[in-house]
Amino acid sequence: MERGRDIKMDQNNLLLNRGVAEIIVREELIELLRSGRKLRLKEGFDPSFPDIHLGHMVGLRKLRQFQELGHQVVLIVGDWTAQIGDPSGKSVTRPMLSAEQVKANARTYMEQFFKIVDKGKTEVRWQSEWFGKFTLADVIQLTGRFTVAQMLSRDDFDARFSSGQPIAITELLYPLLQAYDSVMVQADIEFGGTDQKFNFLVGRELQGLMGQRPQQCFMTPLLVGTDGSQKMSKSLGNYIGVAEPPGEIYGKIMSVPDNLTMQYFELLTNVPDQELEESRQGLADGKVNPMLLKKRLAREVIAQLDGEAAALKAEQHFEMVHQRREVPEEIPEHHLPHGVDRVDVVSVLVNTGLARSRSEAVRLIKQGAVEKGHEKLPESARVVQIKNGDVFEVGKKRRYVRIVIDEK
RNA sequence: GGAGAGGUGCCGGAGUGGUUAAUCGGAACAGUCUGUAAAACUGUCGCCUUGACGGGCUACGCAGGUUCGAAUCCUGCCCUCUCCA
Repeated sequence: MERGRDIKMDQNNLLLNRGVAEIIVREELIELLRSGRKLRLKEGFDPSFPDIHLGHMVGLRKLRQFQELGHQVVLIVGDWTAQIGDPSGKSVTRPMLSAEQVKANARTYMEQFFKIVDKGKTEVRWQSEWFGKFTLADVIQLTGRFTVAQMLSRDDFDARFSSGQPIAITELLYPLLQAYDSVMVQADIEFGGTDQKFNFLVGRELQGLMGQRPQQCFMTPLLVGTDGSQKMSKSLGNYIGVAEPPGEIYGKIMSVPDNLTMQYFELLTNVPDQELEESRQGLADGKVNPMLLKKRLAREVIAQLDGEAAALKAEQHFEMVHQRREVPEEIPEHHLPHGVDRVDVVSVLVNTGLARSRSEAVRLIKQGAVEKGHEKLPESARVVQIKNGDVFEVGKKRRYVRIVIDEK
């Protein structure tokens, strides 16, 4: 009995404290969880941007954790708003998409989404189900429930309003639409990043006005990107996508700045708090090699996305190529005609794609980045002796090509 | 309808007649170092060509023009943004 309670407390800590930025209203949420009812967890997504990266993973893992307690995810595809986009066409963040694009993007998104979230416990709803038959009267009725002052309570709007920056009327509408989604699916909890707070609160408000129990707002923190300073996002190019090949993810995690390691552990893995504390301590007094920690981090992340086997394979590849500097078995081959015994390195690099242009190839050689069989080529090297099976190696990222001289 | 600002290399952003392939920052790439593809430090960062020095070509929204010479001046066009009404 005692033991049972401990497990429960651990679970609650993982669920409600770790990887959580803010919960509104915390007490109500705990109450809901205690009720034993199967809760409806709303997560919306904009099919304009179908790619999921580790930053999104923080929130999706949270959904997964709730699912494991038996709750139901309701994924809302924002197909209707995506097809409207920003009618003025001025906002890059709201492009107007065709029905086909939306469908294709939604498919891509879900493929990635279900790498983390349990598909069996997810209900997918398309926004156009209800907005498709909305009339102007419906819109007016909906907007009639809110005031401009309410809208201006959002920091973003307020700042722009008081500094004279334009705010499109449509922008004021989006929170209302999102709130209406909550009503239509009878959400108990809505999940998202902290930037969604205002919209979530509007959802609460609207549900209350329409006779529903107001949803809880569950906000997850933003993950810092691979640059170590800004939030992870595709447009900043500092992201690691969940759909990338495991080997790629492994490498990218290894090259994340050391000081991000523990934060990633906390937000992207289930490694218990106590172990994390020990690792932190170890890092602080130099007893733990950060490289080893990152290797574990990479394994833990990939295991969630692609399974243990893929994680191990990625690790082996990394150890072989980067740590032991061995030539991997499967590398591209470059065929040369029979009888050739010398070759122009620049041409080889360009023809095999190891350099994008001749200038770049020359640069690489000058910088000492090109090796033939672990022997660095001198910077003036152009034409070199070659025999069947020789391997060229370029750069610290270790790209290879094997020369194969054809039989007669 | 009126007024103004601006469009530069992957991104941000200097540069207002020559010595500018274009300061600087970021990204990226490479080298050194290393316990990692971390950090730090150094370097490279349009294309082609030369053993090398160098040479050639293309480039600052688009099209013309002025000039020995233009990203920089003029004309027209396209586009973006802001303010006033």
